Amino acid sequence: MPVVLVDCNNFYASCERVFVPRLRDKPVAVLSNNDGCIIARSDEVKALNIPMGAPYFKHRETLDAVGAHIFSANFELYGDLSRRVMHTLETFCNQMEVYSIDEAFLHVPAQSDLTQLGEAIHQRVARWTGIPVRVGIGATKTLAKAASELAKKTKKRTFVLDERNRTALAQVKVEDVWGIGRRWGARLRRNHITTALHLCGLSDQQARRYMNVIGLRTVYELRGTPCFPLEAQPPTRKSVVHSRSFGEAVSDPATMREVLTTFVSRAAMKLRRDKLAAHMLHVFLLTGHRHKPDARQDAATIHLSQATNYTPWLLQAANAGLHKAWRPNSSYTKAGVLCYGLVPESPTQGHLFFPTDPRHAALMHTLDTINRKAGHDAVVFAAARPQKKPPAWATRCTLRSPRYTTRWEELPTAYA
DNA sequence: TCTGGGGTCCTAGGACCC
DNA sequence: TCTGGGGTCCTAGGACCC
Repeated sequence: MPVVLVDCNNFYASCERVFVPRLRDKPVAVLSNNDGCIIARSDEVKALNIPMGAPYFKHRETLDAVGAHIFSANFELYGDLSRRVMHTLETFCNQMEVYSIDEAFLHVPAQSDLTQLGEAIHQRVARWTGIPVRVGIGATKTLAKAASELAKKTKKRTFVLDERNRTALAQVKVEDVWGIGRRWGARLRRNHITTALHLCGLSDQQARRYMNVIGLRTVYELRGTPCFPLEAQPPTRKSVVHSRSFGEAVSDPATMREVLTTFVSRAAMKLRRDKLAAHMLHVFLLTGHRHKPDARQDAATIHLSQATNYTPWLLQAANAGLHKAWRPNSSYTKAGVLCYGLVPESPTQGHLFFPTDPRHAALMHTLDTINRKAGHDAVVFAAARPQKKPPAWATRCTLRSPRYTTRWEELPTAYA
């Protein structure tokens, strides 16, 4: 059964274009949180040789010079459009794995004209959502990924990779193979393995020597032997993280407590959404900048006596963690909370000394319902209430477009 | 001056147990 | 002087993905 990979082109940039059609052939770039890095580029921006993940400040002049349209990340919009794309894709298959916000693997029945199928997918998604997609088809996930890469290279909307054109793998650079990153790519390159076709020809021993078992599985997949099954059910997650870089450094514990209250509230909401409870909460505080040598991490892990997703208990743990991790005279630029040791929220093992109160779950349910309808900050814990609004530590995102599809007050306006 | 956020898996080494 | 073998669990670090 062939594997079909559907990949949205320049997804975030394409989302911005859906509601501002005049940007269709203009350079568009989307920035990461805090407006730090460039995380999505339209073809026009790619043509300027601005790499993915490049710091914005280094390329600002180049972008300004061509009149590029720059956006702060608007994940609420991207998430909603992604959902619409995925619903459209469901109409083509019985089994689908939503692999990321902009990609899905589909299992389709064997059929004579796969190119035509790719074209049909492209057209329906474009018509129903306004998002352009690319389709790669192969015998395994890794081959479907390679096919998608070849589609990009040959400027086709669909690329079918099979026995007959297997040698096209010579056009795929080794570090562009799914599962081969920069490090392994460089290592393979030093040993004269520069394309996907070379990788295919490695012996198992060689593959194992240059990489690890995951690398070996990648080689098998390139040969046409499936090792990575389609995961229609998302596996239960093992951790939930909420972290942010600050717009302005935080150097007093009271403000950090306000920060962590917000972060824990978000993480707890994610836990409840997935019906999970955490046994452990890890608090981490970072000083300096990632790319500077003096960066330091202060952290603490709190073990909870009972797995929970009840925000007040997690807040208690976070405060204890803050107390342990905080080092005086520090100036923190980023912080986060990590919940792990996750178990299903019910049935939770009862605790002899802290019996659960059924009203807790009801309270959290009410809180989540309100915040889902009215926005994350509609109801917050008092400790999260900032002195100033927005607080100085808030993430910078001055260029964010309206959340057209998820907020009533931000609906697009049409003029006749 | 300014460099994101959220995940997974593998491996090696240390602690600990019998 | 001579000091085993097998197992588990945890952690940190490194690799990868989008």
